[in-house]
Amino acid sequence: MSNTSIYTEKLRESGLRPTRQRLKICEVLFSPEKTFHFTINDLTKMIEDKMSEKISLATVYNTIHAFKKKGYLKEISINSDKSYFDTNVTEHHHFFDEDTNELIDCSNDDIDSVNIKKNITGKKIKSVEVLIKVASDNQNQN
Amino acid sequence: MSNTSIYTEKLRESGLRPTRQRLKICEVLFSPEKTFHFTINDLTKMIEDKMSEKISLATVYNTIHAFKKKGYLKEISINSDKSYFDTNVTEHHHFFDEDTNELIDCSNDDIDSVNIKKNITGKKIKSVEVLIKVASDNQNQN
DNA sequence: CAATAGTTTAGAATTGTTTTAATGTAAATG
DNA sequence: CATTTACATTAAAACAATTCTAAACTATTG
Ligand SMILES: [Mn+2]
Ligand SMILES: [Mn+2]
Ligand SMILES: [Zn+2]
Ligand SMILES: [Zn+2]
Repeated sequence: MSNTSIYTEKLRESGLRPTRQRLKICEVLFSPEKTFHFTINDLTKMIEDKMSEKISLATVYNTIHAFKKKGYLKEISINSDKSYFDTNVTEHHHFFDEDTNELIDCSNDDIDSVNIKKNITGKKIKSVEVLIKVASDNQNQN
Repeated sequence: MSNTSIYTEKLRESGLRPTRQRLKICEVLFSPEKTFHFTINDLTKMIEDKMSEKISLATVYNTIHAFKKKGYLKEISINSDKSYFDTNVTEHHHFFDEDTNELIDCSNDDIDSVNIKKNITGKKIKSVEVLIKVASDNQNQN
């Protein structure tokens, strides 16, 4: 059950020492078999509720940013209210459920690969991601 | 040059009376031949600089939200710092230039239409939009 | 002309995020 | 091991975008 050495390695790679608080963050982020999406608030709640570890917001932000910079996390922008992060760091597409505000990975089998015919001159394509907004059938979509 | 009746109509359709301030907003948004992308800050500056009309931020926000709700404007989320709005309300794709932070419409000729093979059960697809992040060739992309 | 409904505004409040500065802890040095 | 130095945690302050409030203003209606 203890992946501590893996977490320690990830922290070191991100330029951070493996402290108690940071290892708790790693446990929440990297121990589930499935990848998931979260907000900073979600994550802080998980650490304080499930792990009964008091943690400062500043520490959460610092650690998440270091992981993002290193590529262990991705940031997804859906709306301007708050930032969503993704433990699935591969290039992939998303469904966004407007009823529940839920972000769901779109398997590569569910979508044909996107073909860009013309790019901006002098620029290199860094990523191509599709966002599919969905809602229940009978719903006004403002 | 005066499209005032068109603006008045748009405002009425959005549930707003055509006041001086709101007509200035319309002039900036809907008189250019080309559609464009803007932030609330951009828009406020344009109104105060180019139109020499003092306007309250609250009025700008209110009016923009009413237009968005009615479908006369679209909101585009690129990052969580601030909201971008788009006077092009058709479903379309974007290039985002990470060097300049510029948002550029992707013509439908430049991209093959995206084919979703499997959708979330019980949900209807409201929009499918592609975001292509680009940057100059020699550039670190954290 | 009232009375009423809607509008503008400055500023306050709120929210998500970042920064600060003090205190705490671990690693390195000798 | 004692000391020094580097890094970490934290609460609270600062900040920036956005929303809300409440008072003054304007237009519309009866
Ligand atoms: Mn929003
Ligand atoms: Mn913000
Ligand atoms: Zn994802
Ligand atoms: Zn656009």
